[in-house]
Amino acid sequence: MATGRNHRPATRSRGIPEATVARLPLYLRALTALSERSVPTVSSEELASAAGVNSAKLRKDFSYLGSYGTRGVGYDVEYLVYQISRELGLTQDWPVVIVGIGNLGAALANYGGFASRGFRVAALIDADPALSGRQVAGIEVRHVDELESIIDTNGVSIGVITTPGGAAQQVCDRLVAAGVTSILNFAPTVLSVPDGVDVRKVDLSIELQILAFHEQRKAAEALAQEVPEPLAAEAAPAGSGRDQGPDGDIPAVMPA
Amino acid sequence: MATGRNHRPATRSRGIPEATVARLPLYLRALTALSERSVPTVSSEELASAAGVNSAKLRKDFSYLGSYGTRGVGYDVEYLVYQISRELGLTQDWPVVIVGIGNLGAALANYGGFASRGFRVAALIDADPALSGRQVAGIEVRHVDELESIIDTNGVSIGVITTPGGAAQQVCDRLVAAGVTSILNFAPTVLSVPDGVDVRKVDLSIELQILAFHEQRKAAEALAQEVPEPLAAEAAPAGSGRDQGPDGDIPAVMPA
DNA sequence: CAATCTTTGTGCACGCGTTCACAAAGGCAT
DNA sequence: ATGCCTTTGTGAACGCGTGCACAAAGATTG
Repeated sequence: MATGRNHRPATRSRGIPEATVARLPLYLRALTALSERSVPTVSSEELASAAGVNSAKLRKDFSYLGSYGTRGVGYDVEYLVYQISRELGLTQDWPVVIVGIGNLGAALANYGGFASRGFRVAALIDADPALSGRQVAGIEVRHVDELESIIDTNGVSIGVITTPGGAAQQVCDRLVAAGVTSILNFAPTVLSVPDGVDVRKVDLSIELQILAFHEQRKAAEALAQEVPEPLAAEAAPAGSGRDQGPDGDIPAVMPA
Repeated sequence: MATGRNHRPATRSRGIPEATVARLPLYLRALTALSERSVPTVSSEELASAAGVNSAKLRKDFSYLGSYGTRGVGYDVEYLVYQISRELGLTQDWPVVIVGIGNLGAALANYGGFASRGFRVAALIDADPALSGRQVAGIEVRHVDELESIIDTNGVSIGVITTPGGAAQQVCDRLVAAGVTSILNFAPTVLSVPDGVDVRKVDLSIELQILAFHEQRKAAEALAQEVPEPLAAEAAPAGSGRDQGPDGDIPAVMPA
């Protein structure tokens, strides 16, 4: 089963590492803020701090784009904004469709950050006939039957899936068949797509679970701080009864 | 400036690599589906395919948790569900607050995946007095003035920020001061937090920009396929006029 | 013009994450 | 009990990403 190009083994797209690509939007945001304040130039140190990264990393990232800085001075803000925008493909118009106009779909439709960067919501699509014709964020909701024609007419290559998990793969298949080659998936499902199609996943539940893991670990550490661990971990306090793990959790039943 | 524990230099929390932790929720989801279908055991190959990862990777991931499989048979589904849940800290209750009840905040409040895994929305908080007292997803919206008391009363350690970018850092500071040590940030801002506080960022705009980058590259590749590149890249077709880059974009003004 | 100072661009080393490939382990049939 | 077959668990190699530290480059000052 091909899971598409998500998490590709770091294929350097035109020599630019994936990790760098992921940071470019961050730099762009910081630079845009500087641009609005009419700041002419910025040093790697300043910009890195604004973007929340290491300055050496930032310089290395920029070095993949070319030598756009001036030693002893820094980077020209306007010029860099343009170069990064161009590299990311934001100088052109990207029509996108949002499929699944529930709470989340509506939230995204209303999200201002969309339009500001070359992304245009070409259509909102939902399977519920009751929604068809309704306006959301000033855009009419169309029925999913029209999906293929909408994509074809508008030349859409990016699709956003905000349907329930059960419908996601089906919607995905239709999007891909209709010509979409990049998908942003908010549904809690592993999408299977043919080669050449990019999928990026945004999963609230997973993020929370990762936070919970670290939260639990922090709590355990804080506890260990109060009651310093007896050096011999294996030598349990005599007569403590049950053999319990370092988490203070009773061992579960073993598999049959 | 401390940007907290986000992107920590791979501090192996109790020996479990960060990359593995990020995949555990994926395995857990696949396993839960199997459990609901009453499947007793599963091989690493099957489970890996369901989770969309390599089977070797899955086995190595599980090896960090312990030897929970049976050679020649596979893994006991129920047992593994329990072990991963416990490892992720999902066997306990995690009260969370959502700050910023706009479209996105409301969408998250309505999201079912929350409650199913030990996460409980303790409160919805917004700065708009007009919203106070309103019900969203069956939960009353409280004014941001009450933030500290809500966190204290409910023992909240996880906060979700869905405010506009401008308010995010301020909200973050108050959350942290009140005792929150894990933050899920949906606002398009780089949050600055003290050491010991975890921040995870979900940024729609960034995801779209990354997709646009790859989309642009795919388009460029498709073009190169049609018109195979003349071997000497520097030797432009004579009389082609403007010196234009490989992206078909006119070069911008150089910095002064 | 020369000296100094600032800041970029990058060579290098190190560590994490991924993948291969296989030995060890357990079930199962005979 | 013995041998075969399946699947796990992991040692080892490799590649990407990160960060240090410094040389090169340009501005600036005297």
